[in-house]
Amino acid sequence: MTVAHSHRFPTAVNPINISLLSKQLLHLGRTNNNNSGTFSEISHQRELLVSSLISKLDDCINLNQIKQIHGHVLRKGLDQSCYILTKLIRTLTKLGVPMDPYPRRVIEPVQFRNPFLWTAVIRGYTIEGKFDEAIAMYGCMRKEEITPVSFTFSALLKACGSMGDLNLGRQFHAQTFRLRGFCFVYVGNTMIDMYVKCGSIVCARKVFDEMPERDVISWTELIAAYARVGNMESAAELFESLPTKDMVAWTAMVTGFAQNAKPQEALEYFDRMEKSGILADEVTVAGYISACAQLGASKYADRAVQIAQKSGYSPSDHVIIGSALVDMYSKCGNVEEAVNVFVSMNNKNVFSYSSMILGLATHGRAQEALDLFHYMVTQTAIKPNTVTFVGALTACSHSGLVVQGRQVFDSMYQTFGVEPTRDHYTCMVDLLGRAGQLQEALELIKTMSVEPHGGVWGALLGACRIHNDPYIAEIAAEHLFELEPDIIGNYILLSNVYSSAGDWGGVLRVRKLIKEKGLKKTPAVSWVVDKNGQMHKFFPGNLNHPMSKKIQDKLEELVERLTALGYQPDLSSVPYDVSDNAKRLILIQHTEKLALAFSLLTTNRDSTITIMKNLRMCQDCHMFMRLASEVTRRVIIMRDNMRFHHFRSGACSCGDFW
DNA sequence: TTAGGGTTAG
Repeated sequence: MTVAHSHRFPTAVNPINISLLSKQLLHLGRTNNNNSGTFSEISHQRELLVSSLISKLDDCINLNQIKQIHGHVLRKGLDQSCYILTKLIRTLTKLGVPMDPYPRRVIEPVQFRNPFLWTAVIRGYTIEGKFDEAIAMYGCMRKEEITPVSFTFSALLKACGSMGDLNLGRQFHAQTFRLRGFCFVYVGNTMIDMYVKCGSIVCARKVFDEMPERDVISWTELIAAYARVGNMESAAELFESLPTKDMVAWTAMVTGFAQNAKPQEALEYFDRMEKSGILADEVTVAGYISACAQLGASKYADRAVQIAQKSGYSPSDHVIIGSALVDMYSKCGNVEEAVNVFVSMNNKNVFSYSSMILGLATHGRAQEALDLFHYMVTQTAIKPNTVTFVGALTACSHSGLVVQGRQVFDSMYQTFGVEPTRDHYTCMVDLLGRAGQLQEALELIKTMSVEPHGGVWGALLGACRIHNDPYIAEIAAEHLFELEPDIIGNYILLSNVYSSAGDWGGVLRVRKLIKEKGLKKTPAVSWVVDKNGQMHKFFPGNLNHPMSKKIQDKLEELVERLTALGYQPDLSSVPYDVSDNAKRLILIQHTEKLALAFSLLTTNRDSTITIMKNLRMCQDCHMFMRLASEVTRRVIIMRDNMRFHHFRSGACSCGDFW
């Protein structure tokens, strides 16, 4: 093949462009016929002027500067040059100037508008979020019989994606193909993105499969789309077949696993990425930290901090890293460190505040959480979002602050325009329910404009268990069993309500129901991590631990010392119809007590004991931990499936309200 | 001109 036939040099020029070009040249000539220079000299001078103005536009940082240049353009008679006006409009878009009225008016006097000028306007409206206007501009452009370029379709497909308008997206897909095909990879990529945003991953995949040429962006878009819908198998399969994996593609996998509650896999992919010699950036590291937060153990937290430091991302300078660390430290039981990170952050956004508020809330520091919330909404320009309100309401519900909770709930929509979702109703039902206002909680559910989900009824049932109300419990359970028929915890809750009321017949009925459904009880487990990073798990009455004998002895000793302080086992915490003595034996084998005894035997006297548990702690264990913190003079941090309890000098951070 | 972003309750 000779050079003349190379695809980079088209053999024929589009006839429309030729006529456009000649008309523009004529126009330039007309505006300069008072000048003595030759036509080519004049156009050369003009070219120089245009290129100098274009580079000036690149440096513009505000609207006034652009308007000055525009004035210059008009004075010099360059107002018909699509080239410079396109650049002008793109600069306005870059600075976030709304298309109406100014940028839009710039193109009106232009006699022969080319596709690039139109596209700049379409793109401007798309980025501004005025999608209907963008589409309307395309209509005007077609009316002038201007043939769109690839870039035009890219802007239009982006608008369809943002609108989520699949039908319109399909139409533009067809038009793109008819007029341009997949002439550039980025057009195909925008098409994939459009289908993904419209919720049709199948169509996105079809585009991907049919593209004659793909790049790493095409792959990553699809991988991230699979991850977003929770299909990590397809994401991983696609990723493995990607020939050259770049940092963004790796990040899509790491964050994908983290978002889909597969933290261990997220860490594995991160390690693989490091081994393949690709450096992480702040987004990758934030994904890694999020995975560590889910694992909830300090050994992962330490590693996450090391990685962030090694990569050069300090929490004080990188909001994403800072916010992720605030969340991670809170979830790993170290709320003090979460506060330290938060305070050190130079830039904070709604993620940072929401994470901190939620962290304080789950650690029982309700007043601080509410103070921070109020500080945020009154002293900063940051707008609270739906998660922020979950945090503020959680703070109230975990501390019984009914009045404040109601205020926050009412202000949500009235003051901040945030519509309460089912999750916020869950918090409110939890708040009222825990405070003993079960009837009010039930009434609140009835006022909901959306259908309540399992969370709402679950909160009510949980409150019924605390306050022993079998009547409302049955109403809640009826709805709950319909919405979440396979979650064993719901049945156990109802069973516990019956057992607290001494209704053993009710207990038997629920047990039969569980058996019929073939559901398996989740075994309780508590765990601690020793100073070598080794995890030790404890199951109920599990005597297989190598230190089992010592643990039992330690517990016996502890019970003796606690009894001297007035400890009486809370037999109502055992939901079985057995003898009192049997109840005592069951209670002393609760997993968190085993974990406590183990920690007392294996840790330094001045270190904090952190215990994690997969289920809710019972009343007896709560009292036990409280008293144990007094006699042993140790700080015990205990995380159950809901929240953190900090036991210190015989008191708990939750104020016994939980 | 196109890709990855951290916080959610019972």
